[in-house]
Amino acid sequence: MSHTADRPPGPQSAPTPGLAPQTQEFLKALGSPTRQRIMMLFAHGAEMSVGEVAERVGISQATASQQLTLLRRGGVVTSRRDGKTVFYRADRDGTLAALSDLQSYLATCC
Amino acid sequence: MSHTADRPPGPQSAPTPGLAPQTQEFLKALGSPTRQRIMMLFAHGAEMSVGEVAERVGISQATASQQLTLLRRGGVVTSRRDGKTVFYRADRDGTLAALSDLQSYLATCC
DNA sequence: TCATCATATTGTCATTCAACAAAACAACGA
DNA sequence: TCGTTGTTTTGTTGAATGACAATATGATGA
Repeated sequence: MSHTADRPPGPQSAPTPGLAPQTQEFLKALGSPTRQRIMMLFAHGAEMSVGEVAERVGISQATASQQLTLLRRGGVVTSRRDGKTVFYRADRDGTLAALSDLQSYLATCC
Repeated sequence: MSHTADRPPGPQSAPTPGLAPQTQEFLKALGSPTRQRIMMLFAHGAEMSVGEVAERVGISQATASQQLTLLRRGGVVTSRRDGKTVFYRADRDGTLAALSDLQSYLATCC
């Protein structure tokens, strides 16, 4: 039967009993090798400007700004402005929240 | 140009081991909404065939097979063959290992 | 105000990715 | 053996992503 065509355009909007949307963003943010490399720079609580991140990772300033925005959206880093410079650092609360959510999900399947 | 490069990794080669390659694969595997949805199916220790995953998520059987392969590569699920059918389920060890690695990294920056 | 520095945004292009259909592969039963 | 069933692999295509240069925005100091 070729009645397969009736695909509901709107997904049944699963109640998502699993991961919170914020956690999904977190995973997506860390799913990129470049962003993983950026994240490594913030170990030991280091605080860094956009330009410094760009230089250390070896990407353009514009790209660094973009990727840092994605990381911030995922709750991985926070930013602080001091004059013309914007400093980024690891977001302790956001990260731990995502980790916690991830763990609680894993508790239901492992 | 025989020189190592104009890429000084930093005078202080960070003793930070960073994330294990396996953990990076883990994050990449979970960085996709579709794969996140697939993973939700395996809550409560459920075991499912490729065809059943395809049907529940609403993707073709071939796509399901591909995505499940990526999830397995990331240590998120394991597979078991029973006759013609291949059953997938959450990989407890792989997942906990990645989680542990992630946590230990986060301990260095948060 | 203007000039300058640091960051953010815009526009564009090359690469990657997710999805499908079709074909190949694997395991069983008749 | 052959045919059937379930899974994997192989192209292929449209969409998303990552990167850059160029430009715009914001902040400070002369």
